[in-house]
Amino acid sequence: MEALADYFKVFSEPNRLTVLETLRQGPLNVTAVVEKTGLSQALVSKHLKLLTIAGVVRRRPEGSLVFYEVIDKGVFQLLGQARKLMLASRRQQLDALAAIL
Amino acid sequence: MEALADYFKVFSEPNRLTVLETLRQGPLNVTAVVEKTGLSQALVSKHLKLLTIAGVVRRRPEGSLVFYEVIDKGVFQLLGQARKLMLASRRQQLDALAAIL
DNA sequence: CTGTAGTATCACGGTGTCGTTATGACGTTG
DNA sequence: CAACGTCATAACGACACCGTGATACTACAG
Repeated sequence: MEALADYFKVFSEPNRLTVLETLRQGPLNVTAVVEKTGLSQALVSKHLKLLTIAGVVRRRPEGSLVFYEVIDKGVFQLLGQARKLMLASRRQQLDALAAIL
Repeated sequence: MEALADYFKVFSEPNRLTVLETLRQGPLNVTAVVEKTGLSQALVSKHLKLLTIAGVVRRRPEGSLVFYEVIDKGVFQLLGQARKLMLASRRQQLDALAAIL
C-alpha cells in the first residue's frame, strides 16, 4: 500500500508528466528534453532521476550525452486509463450537480 | 497535464489508499471506515472528503450516519494496473543490477 | 593540459500536505 | 429541551517536495 502510493506519486507532478510525455516517441538526451519542454536543465535532470529510480525510465550514457528512454510503454496505458477515469468522474460530478438543480 | 497530475495525487497517499480499499466491497459509514482502518476519525473524514471532491467516491447521508461508496469500480482496475507496472519495474531494476554484478 | 558542452548535484526559500487536537454542526433519542 | 453519537472543520506544527541559482563533475575537442 505504501509502495503503491509512492508509485502514484511519481505521476502526480505536472512537469514530471511533461518530461515523461516527451519520451513517448523515443529516447532523448537531457538537453533535448530541456528544449522540448522549456523547463530548466536542473529541473529536468531531477525529474529524470526520479523517473529512473522509479524504474519508469532507463539511463543510457552515450559519449558525453545521456539518453533516457521509457522502459515499459505500458505506463502510457496507465496514464490513458487514469485520464479516462478522471473524465468519467467529471461527468459524474456534473450529473450529480444537474440532479440537484 | 495539470489535471491528470492532480488526479494521480489522489492515489499517492498510503492512508487514502487504505480508506479506498476499505470501500471496495461496498458502502460504509465513516465510523465503520475508522474502525476498519484504525485511522483517526478526523483523518478519515478528510480523506473521504478529498475522494469525494475527486469524484472517486459518493457521499450519501442516511439518518445520522453518512455512507460513502465508490462510484466507478474501475478505479480498482487502475490500482491493479499500477501495482502490476510497479512490480515489473522492480524486476527490471533487479535485472539491471544483476547485469552489473 | 585547457576549455567547453552536457549533465548532475547542492543549498536554499517557498509552498503544500499530512496528522493531531480541539471544537463545531447535525440528527437522534429519551 | 438535553444529552449523546456521528461526522465535519479549524488551527496548528511537522515534514516533504518543488523550482531556482550556483557549482561540481565528466567526456571530448583543440
